[in-house]
Order: sequence, then C-alpha cells, then structure tokens
Amino acid sequence: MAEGEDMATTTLGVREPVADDSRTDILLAAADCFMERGYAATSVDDVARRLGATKGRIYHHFPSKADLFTGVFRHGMDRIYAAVEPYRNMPGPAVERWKKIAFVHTVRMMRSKTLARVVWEGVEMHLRGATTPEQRVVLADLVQYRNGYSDIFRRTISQARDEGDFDFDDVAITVQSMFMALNSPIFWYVPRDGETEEHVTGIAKQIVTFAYRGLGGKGELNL
Amino acid sequence: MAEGEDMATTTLGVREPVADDSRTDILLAAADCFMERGYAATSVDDVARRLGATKGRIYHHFPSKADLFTGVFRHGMDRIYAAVEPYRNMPGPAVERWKKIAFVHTVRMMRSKTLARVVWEGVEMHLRGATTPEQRVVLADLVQYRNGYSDIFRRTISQARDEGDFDFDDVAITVQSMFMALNSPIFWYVPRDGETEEHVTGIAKQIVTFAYRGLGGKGELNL
DNA sequence: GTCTATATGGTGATAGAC
DNA sequence: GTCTATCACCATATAGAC
Repeated sequence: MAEGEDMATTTLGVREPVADDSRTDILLAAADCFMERGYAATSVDDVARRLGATKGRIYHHFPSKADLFTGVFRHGMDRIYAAVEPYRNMPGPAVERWKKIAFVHTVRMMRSKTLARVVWEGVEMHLRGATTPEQRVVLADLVQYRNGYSDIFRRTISQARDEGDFDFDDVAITVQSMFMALNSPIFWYVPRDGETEEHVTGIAKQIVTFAYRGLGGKGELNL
Repeated sequence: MAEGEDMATTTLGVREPVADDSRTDILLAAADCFMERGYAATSVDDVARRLGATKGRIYHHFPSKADLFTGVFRHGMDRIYAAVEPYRNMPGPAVERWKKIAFVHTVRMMRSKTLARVVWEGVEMHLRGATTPEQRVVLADLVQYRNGYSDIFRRTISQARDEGDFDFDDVAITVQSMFMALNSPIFWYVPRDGETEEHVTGIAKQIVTFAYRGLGGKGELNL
C-alpha cells in the first residue's frame, strides 16, 4: 500500500488507521536519524543500527532511501495537518480561528519536533531543487501537500485583515515571517523528561503572541 | 596564515586586506555549492567543477572539506558582523538602535543570501552535534562568534524593554522568534537581475515591521 | 600552484540463505 | 520477514608529474 497504513476495524468497531508495526518502527527510527544528521549525512546503515537491525529489514519495506524519506515526510505532514484540521473551518471571526490554529500548530512543532524537522528539510530540499529527476515528482507532490497547509494560514490572515483585525502589507512576505516565527522551536526547543503540559503551552503562547502582534493584532491574546 | 588574508600595500599606499584570489574564489564557489545542495550532499568535486578546476586546486589551499566549510562560515559571519558593527554602539534609545541593526541585518540576509545560508547550516550542524570530534572544536569556536552576534540583539531588545519601548515576556524565546523572522528571506528570497535597491529595502521593511510589532513596539517604524 | 592518477573507505542497493 | 554477503560506485584525501 502506498500509504503505509491499512484500515482496520478495532474492538470498538471504529475504523481507524493501524500501521503495520514494522513500517512505523522504521519510519520513526529514520525520523530520528534524519533529524540528528540530516538526510544526506544519514546512511541506511545508521537507520538500521538505530533499529537494532540490518538494512535488509529496511529495504524489504522501502525500495530506496529516498522513499524512506518521503515516507517520513508524509507521516509528519499527516500529524501536523491532523492537529489543525479540526479548527480550519471554525465559524466566527478569522482572527479567532487564526489564534486557534497558530497555537495548535506551534504546540505540534514542539511535540512532534522530530517529524517537523524532517518536513522542514523536505521543503528546503525541494526549494533547492537538489533531488534527482524522478524523486522530484514525488517530493513535488508532498510539497504541494505542505503548500496546501500553509494556504490555510494565508487565507486566514488575509481574511482577518479584511475584517480589520490584522494589519500588514504583502501577504506572501508576512505569511513567511509568521511561519518562521511559529516554527522556530523546532530548532532550539529541547523536550525534557518530566515536562508539564503548562511548560510547553507557556512557551507556545509567547511565540504565538509574538506572531499575533507581528501581524498587527490588537490587544491581548487570551488563548 | 590562518586567516586566509594577507596584509598588502596597495598602489595608494593603504594597507588593506587583500585575500589571495585563489582562496576567495574557492570560498565563493564552495558557498554556492553548499547553499544549493547542503554540506553533506556537496562533494569536493562539485566545488572543483564549479570552479572550472579539479580538486587538486582545492586541497592545495584547504586541508579538508570541513576546513573549507568553516572557511565559508567564517567569511559569512565576517560580512554579517561588518554590516551591523557600525551601529551596535549607537547612542540614544535602544529601540532606535534595534531598528537600525535589525534593518541592516535583514538587508544583509538578502544581499548575502548564499553566505547567510551556509552560516545557518553551520549553526544547525552545531546544534545537532553532528560533526566529528575535532571539527566540533573548530565549529564551536565559530558558533561562539555567531552567539556573540545574537547577543547584540538580545541585549538591545532587553534594554529597549527596560526603557519601555518593547514589551515581551521571556528574552530567550523572543530573541529566537525575532531572529527566525528576520532570517526568513534566506529561504525564499530570490535575487533578480535588474533589481532596484528600493525593492530589496521594501521587503526588508516589511519583515522588520513584523518583528518590531512582535516585540511589542508601538507606533510606526519610520525606517 | 594545478593537474592526473590512485589508494582507501563508505554507501546504496541486490541476491540468496534461513 | 530478516539476515549475511557482496557488488558497483562515489567521495575524501594523497602522491607525484608538470
């Protein structure tokens, strides 16, 4: 299956995605390695070592290193998208919708830091156009996916500006500045062991506040 | 010479740094390659090809690929630092100093995008700790250099807050958000051929405005 | 100072045993 | 489904000709 997940019926009778464990294990080990060393510097043997296995296992499930990468990329995008999805069509003023999706996005950047960084590198790779001809098509698809995601934010801040709640000039420039700010924790945030939920949300609030004001939002955030 | 530059007397009798051209040519070709494909994915042959030479030339001037990278990193940091240096001790309110250095920093990100990206990757590499034991020491030194640079901004926004011109909670989190926003053009800005100075400064102003407001700055920027 | 070999090790990928 | 063994290739770095 191209998706890497099958639909299975649980004991509760709910149909939900249940990945075959081998594949997800590989995906997560790969995500760790790609985050730590980057795609190019990571060897398939590295991933295998992390798994406590040899590369035979990996090549049985993924035809190539590039496919392994796109697998992680897709998995990461799914998680990011899923966090925002419930709120993207929330009724009411656009600015309130923005607050919600910006917040869950930022929390997701911290909670799924590893996957988020691989997604980031994938976008970077695509922007540089440094992939082989055929991989380009695959990666282009995934970047399309990711562009659809950023469009959610673009439309939202645009609408909020129309409604008089935000104030900025060029949308394209502004949405980039905003995203970079919201994504920033993937580069410096280090998850700690006994970390409270409040600690994470506290950091996220500050980042979202920065972006909120940057967009020209008035008053307090009250997340 | 460890610096890669000799002091030479020009025909005007002024002593100024004159890099031996071979070295700088290599440095710039390497910067191009590192930006386009990243450090790990760039081979020394790639750099040589870009130079229209073979790797013998490169290894005559740089002992290793890693040294080539740190050479580019240092060169990039020098340029970035040099742009801000004239204003870092400017008298007057800290907020005015911030406006100046934030603006020249952002313009520099666009004008020296290639070098700026290599510096970025160097910092990233260091944060990941993905270098060999001995390179670590060298890179650590350079990251120290780069940290000193970001401290300029940290102190400035901190002081501006004390003077009542900025308003934010945690300095560490805020300075990261701010830097990410100011650095954002290195990922999406594409220099065009007949580009006017106004076009570049126009983009920079919008980015700096976003950051200024994000920091809690009041009123207009008036750069 | 730059080039043309070349030594040496690692990497992606495959074949076949179990 | 996973492992071992192996191939072909590419990359870093060096040695020595010019």
